[in-house]
Amino acid sequence: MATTPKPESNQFRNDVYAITRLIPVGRVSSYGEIAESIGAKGAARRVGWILNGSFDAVPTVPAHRVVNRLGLLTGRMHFSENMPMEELLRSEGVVVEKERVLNFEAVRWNPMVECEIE
DNA sequence: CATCTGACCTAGT
DNA sequence: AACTAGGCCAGAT
Repeated sequence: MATTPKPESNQFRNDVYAITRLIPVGRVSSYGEIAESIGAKGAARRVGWILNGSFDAVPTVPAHRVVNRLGLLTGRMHFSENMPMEELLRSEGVVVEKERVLNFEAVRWNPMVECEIE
């Protein structure tokens, strides 16, 4: 039942989840790039909000691989205390130092460039 | 119903 | 170069 999902929002959310799940292990992406890749340039904020509901999404969405443009783990406060973003990223081979991803440019993953989604 | 905030980014001054 | 303002849109108060 239902749920009366709003088609547009649902679409947007679906795209965000899809892109986020496409991020390879050991790589990270940024909200703005994801937003832009789904055709919502400037809607980076929405992406963050959508990812906030990604915890309930199935399969699991690697939201920890999504950071802001500066490589800062801005969303770390929203993760479980038992599973902090830094820990998850480190376990995947990403070096994190104080809320920031080192070599961010190197581990950065562009949805449109790498996957050419259009 | 009005107002503000929010896992952000770009552009203008 | 630093700061301000605007944009995106939906949830929360």
